[in-house]
Amino acid sequence: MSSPEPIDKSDQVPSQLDQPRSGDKHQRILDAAVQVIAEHGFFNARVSEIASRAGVADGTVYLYFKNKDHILREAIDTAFRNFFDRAKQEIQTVSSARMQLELLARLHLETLAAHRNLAIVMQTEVRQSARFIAEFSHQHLVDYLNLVREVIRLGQEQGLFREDISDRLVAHCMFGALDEMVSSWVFTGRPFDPDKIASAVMNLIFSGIETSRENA
Amino acid sequence: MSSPEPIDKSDQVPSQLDQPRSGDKHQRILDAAVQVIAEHGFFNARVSEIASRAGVADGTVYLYFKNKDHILREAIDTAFRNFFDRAKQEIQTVSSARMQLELLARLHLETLAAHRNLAIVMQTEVRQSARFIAEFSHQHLVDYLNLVREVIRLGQEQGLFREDISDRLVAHCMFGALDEMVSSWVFTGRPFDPDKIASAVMNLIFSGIETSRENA
Amino acid sequence: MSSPEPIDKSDQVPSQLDQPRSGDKHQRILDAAVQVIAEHGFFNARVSEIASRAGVADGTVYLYFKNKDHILREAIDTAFRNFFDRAKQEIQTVSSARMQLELLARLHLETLAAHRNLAIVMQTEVRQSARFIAEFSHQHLVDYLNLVREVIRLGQEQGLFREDISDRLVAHCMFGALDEMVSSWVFTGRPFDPDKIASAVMNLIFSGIETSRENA
Amino acid sequence: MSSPEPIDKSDQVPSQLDQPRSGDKHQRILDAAVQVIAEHGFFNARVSEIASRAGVADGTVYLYFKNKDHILREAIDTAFRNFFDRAKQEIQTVSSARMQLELLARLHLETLAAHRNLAIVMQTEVRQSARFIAEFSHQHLVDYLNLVREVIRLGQEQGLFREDISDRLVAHCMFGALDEMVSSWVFTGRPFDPDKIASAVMNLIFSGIETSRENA
DNA sequence: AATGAATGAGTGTTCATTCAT
DNA sequence: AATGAATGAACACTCATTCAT
Repeated sequence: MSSPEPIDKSDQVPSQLDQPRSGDKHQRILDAAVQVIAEHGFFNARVSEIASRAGVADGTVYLYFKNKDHILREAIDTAFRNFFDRAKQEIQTVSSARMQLELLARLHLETLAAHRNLAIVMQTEVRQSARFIAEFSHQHLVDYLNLVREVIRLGQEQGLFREDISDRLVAHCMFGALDEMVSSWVFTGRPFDPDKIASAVMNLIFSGIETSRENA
Repeated sequence: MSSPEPIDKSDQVPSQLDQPRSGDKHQRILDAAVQVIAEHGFFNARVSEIASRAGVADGTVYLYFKNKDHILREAIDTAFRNFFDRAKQEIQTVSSARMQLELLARLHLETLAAHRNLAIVMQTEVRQSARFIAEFSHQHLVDYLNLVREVIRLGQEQGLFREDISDRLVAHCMFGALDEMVSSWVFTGRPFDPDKIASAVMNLIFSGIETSRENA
Repeated sequence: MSSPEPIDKSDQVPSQLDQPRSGDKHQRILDAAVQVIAEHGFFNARVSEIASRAGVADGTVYLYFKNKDHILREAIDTAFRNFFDRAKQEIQTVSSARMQLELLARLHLETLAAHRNLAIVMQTEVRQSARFIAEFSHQHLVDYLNLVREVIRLGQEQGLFREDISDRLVAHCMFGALDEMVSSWVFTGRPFDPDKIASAVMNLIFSGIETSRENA
Repeated sequence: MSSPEPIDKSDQVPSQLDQPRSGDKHQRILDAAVQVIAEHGFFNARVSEIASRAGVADGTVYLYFKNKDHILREAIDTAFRNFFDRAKQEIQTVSSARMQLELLARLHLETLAAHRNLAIVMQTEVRQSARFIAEFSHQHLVDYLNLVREVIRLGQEQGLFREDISDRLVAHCMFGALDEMVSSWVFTGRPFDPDKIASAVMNLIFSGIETSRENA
């Protein structure tokens, strides 16, 4: 059930296999940026610190990124795309909507658990400033939610899920619950078992907390 | 069921009745700050814009607040405390844990729905920068979650809620789901009926999405 | 020989007996100013601190003084005038130029020794900024030096002092030497016996340091 | 007897031959700072004016100096060290304590006479604010005075100087007298022949002003 | 006379970005 | 491509001074 491939524990933005640009400086800057932003927050992250931690000169950063904003944009973009591509692939491996949702939940938590700095950036900076990063990162979220909603509608078609609850609502609740579990981990630092927590959350989503349907 | 007292639609930090400090400049600055921060984000909010929007001179801001940080701190503090005090009061009015949870959910969404700028600030700036605001605002969140957990344990004692799910997990899921509904509203601007959405979310939390218990 | 009247150890600008303006707030502000300026330097002295230490409101300071500069000006003026008036009186009591010089030296050191804060202000702020205070306080210095020069010329007429040294030079050297003794005391805080030091300095001025005239 | 090397009349902090840091911006800023501080005083000197007079951008100042304070610190440090190193060297060239003192006096006045702005800064800002610059520049003064005291003690051993006067007292008087001559020049702008004045001052220090020893 | 809340001009410093090398 | 010295716009904050009370 757990991710079959070895997860690297480094806090790097998962590298793209597609464009191995210029000696990997591109990637080194991205990694350094996630690190520094996780530590200080975007506005308090200094480009010069990102550069020095990436082992390049300040000016070099601007050969690879238009400006500071775009570093963060690209870090988020890359991470999202990697996650999303993998998510779409993995859910093909199972047919039941229920198992697909469980798989998504586990992948969601595992991905962030494996990259704590990235998780920090996601939980803090992505929300930040409605008018800045959010606008564009919002699209990723919409894509993700749409994927979940499709699975939920599939479950409804399969007769597994109630028809009287909107797929949009369920998708938001599921995402919100998972997201909050990550936030809690990020802010408290308390040990975090992504698979177990994914199961627990999905158990709640599937069955609710009431002792019996009749009580409702 | 809906909030009995008139909700002012202005985007002010809910005023404190206790300390009507120095005329109302204090409150005017707080209101202006929430407005400006909601528009630009904390780091891009200019003190001079806050001042001018509050109708005071730049220097006057510093008669009421130690520095820019403390304006946001106090806005968040005040809002949280107001919400939390009211929440504790209101749940005393009903005895069933289920109704208490519904009440909390509704109050959560109503409060933020009534103050969109405040909601924006809460959804964006509060998460921001683990090292800055988050530290102190985190305590508010803990207080809120603890209140929810108490109600859940009450429900378990009342035999209403399953005993096999940790109250901590449920509290986080409930909070996360509600929080995500607010985020969604804040980022999309789509019309938002807090009472209806609170009901829908809690319906899911209570019963889950599966068609029958047996499927689980 | 030493000052017969009791010296108050308080660090006040010696009070003027002439114009007992408005309940003594004027004097209280002057005293507070000397205190605060001695502690922080003129530029780092805050008007509000002067006011509060004088026990008056900030605005009240401006009822008595045109602005911050003028507080210092007047403090220096008053101190200088008091010293100078007394100096002119006292030297009338002796006829020998030598004794008159000794008396001036002793009065110089005693006056500042009795008012350490005033001494600090004199040694630091008066020198400060050629274009600000110095211009006007320079006149006081000229008056003082002229008095000394008169005495020296008297001594030359009396046949006590060499004719081949300019009175101007001697006056500057004497003032410079005394001034440096005060500076040394002010900066090191080492115990300071004004009468003994005045004698020692004047002994040097009178006789030089060579073992015999022939060596010269 | 006069300074053998050409004295540049520019009001620059005497350049260090050791570390020609980064082009010459470092030195240009130092020179500009001495100029501007001499004109306006330290507190009224604007960093932006120093920068523009040095022909660099405001920010560039902070590449070479930690902050405004440190510009002045370094200017004073450099000037003092240059003077002091040269002083120690030059007095080795003569053996008599009397000639050594004369040499020190001449060097003292020549050095400042050659750099009027530096002299202004030394006479005004160095004294200033016991708590700021003074603390550290005081050490330079102590070093200088100790050098003088050693020479005086040498003179006493050589039988040239009276044993009944403390070397400390003489050193302070000599320094005070020279210092006052510089102050007088700086504040009045009257023409200034350093060698002649050094001689005159030392003549007084050596022989005193009395017509004969017997009068004492 | 006295107050002290309010003002707003003024500036040291930072840091994203550029560009000559 | 890479550098890193240089830039200069931008801004939080202070505090001398005013003035309505």
